[in-house]
Amino acid sequence: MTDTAAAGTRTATQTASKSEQAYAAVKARIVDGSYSPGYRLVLAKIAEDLGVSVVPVREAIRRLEAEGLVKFERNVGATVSGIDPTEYLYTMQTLSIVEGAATALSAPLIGGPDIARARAVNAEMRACLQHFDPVRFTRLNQDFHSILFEHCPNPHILDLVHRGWNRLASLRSSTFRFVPRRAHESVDEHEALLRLIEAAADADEIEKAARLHRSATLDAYLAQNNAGSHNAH
Amino acid sequence: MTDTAAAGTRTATQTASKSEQAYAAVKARIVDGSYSPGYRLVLAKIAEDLGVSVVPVREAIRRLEAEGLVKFERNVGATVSGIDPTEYLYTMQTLSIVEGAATALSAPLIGGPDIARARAVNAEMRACLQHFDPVRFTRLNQDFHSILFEHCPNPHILDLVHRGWNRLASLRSSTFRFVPRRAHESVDEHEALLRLIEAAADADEIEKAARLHRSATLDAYLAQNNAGSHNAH
DNA sequence: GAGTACGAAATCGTATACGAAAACTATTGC
DNA sequence: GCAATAGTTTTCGTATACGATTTCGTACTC
Repeated sequence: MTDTAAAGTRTATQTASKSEQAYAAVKARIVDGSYSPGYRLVLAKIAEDLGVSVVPVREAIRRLEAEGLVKFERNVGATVSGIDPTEYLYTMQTLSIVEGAATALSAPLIGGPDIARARAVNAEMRACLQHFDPVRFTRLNQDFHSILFEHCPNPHILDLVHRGWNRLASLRSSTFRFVPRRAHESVDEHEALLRLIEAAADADEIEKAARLHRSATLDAYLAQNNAGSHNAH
Repeated sequence: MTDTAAAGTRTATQTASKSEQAYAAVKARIVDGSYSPGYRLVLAKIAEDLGVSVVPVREAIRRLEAEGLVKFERNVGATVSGIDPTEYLYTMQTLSIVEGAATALSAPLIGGPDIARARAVNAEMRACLQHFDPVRFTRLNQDFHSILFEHCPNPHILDLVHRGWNRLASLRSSTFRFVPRRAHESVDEHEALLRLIEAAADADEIEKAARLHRSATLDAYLAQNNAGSHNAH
């Protein structure tokens, strides 16, 4: 029902198979948090909700399983995956790696207009911090990074980044809490990142900066939730 | 990840669902090259071959699509993906990134016995070069890297590496050609990588070495096929 | 009162069937 | 000879149906 992404909705609806429809619908509900981690996905129920039969729903769920958004167990059913903090750690770590790479690959292709757009978004983010609007902040954050990725020439990496974002979104709805102090730093890091890109810095340098940006958020999360197992990097 | 635990292994094998069976079978055929890129996957035919109905086959193929091994088109059908050299480039580039990360994350956990095992494998690889055995060489190469990854604490990254290997295997069967000179260098790089790990080098250094190792193979491939579009890194 | 066994309900897994879309082929007109 | 079109065949997409498996509740025994 709640089509968050307005992209191509009209055309898509026309051509969308029921299986696509089910896939998109369930995915959207997971990402936006309607189905939170651990939620039991009953085929028949979803099928009825969507007005289709179970076969396409089942197919959709298996696809989501392959993307890591749901966990599937034989003869038992599917649940939305990723309840524990460990999952969050793994997802963030993976995302920091692919996102760093995507940003580095994309950087040489970013033009002046993109930079300007990114700056505008970042300015809005800063504004959000003042009137405390975490929801909008998160959305803008995604926009900001999307601008940095969108020129990435390697579609596979781009795909991995998007999957990471989706996983993150699904986890975030239940485990993530907004950390204003970290958010301030985040906005500053965005600015630094843009300067690096503008200066046509070394790809390694850009990658490292992008990766650290993400890792820092992970660290902030771990510190806040004082999770004991902080091994990596 | 893999259910290595003896508990339930027998039962699991016994109860493998048809969908699971179809998934494994088709995947295996793609990876081993029986179905080469571009091959048309007709649901009914595969279903008949496997002695099951089309529903589980369809499900399996959709899962493989989500993994990137097949390309699916509405009302047309599925084909094994990845025909062109560009695809090879993207796959290798992605793999170099996730594999580099996996190796770096795994390195601190690698012990003496692992190093010894890896050295033994590498020695065998060197031997393969003398009596020119590309097939065995490729297999050993996979074994070598597997030893480096197997301690990677982040299952998501490990999963991405495995997917990359699978994609690579499916592409390789049609596009890859064995390059002895590069193979010699590869074996030397393995040795250097082991020394870095033994010396407990900086994670960044290990990651960079592992990534370059993979990138060099990509470069050799591109040089050999003198593909014009050599943009990245 | 606790634990076990049995039965009912819920849910999954897949075969079959049929409608719909695309691909292929043959025919007709120019 | 070529192109466009109509008809045929192939193949996909999904609803329905039913057997298999798990789960949950209840009654029975110790």
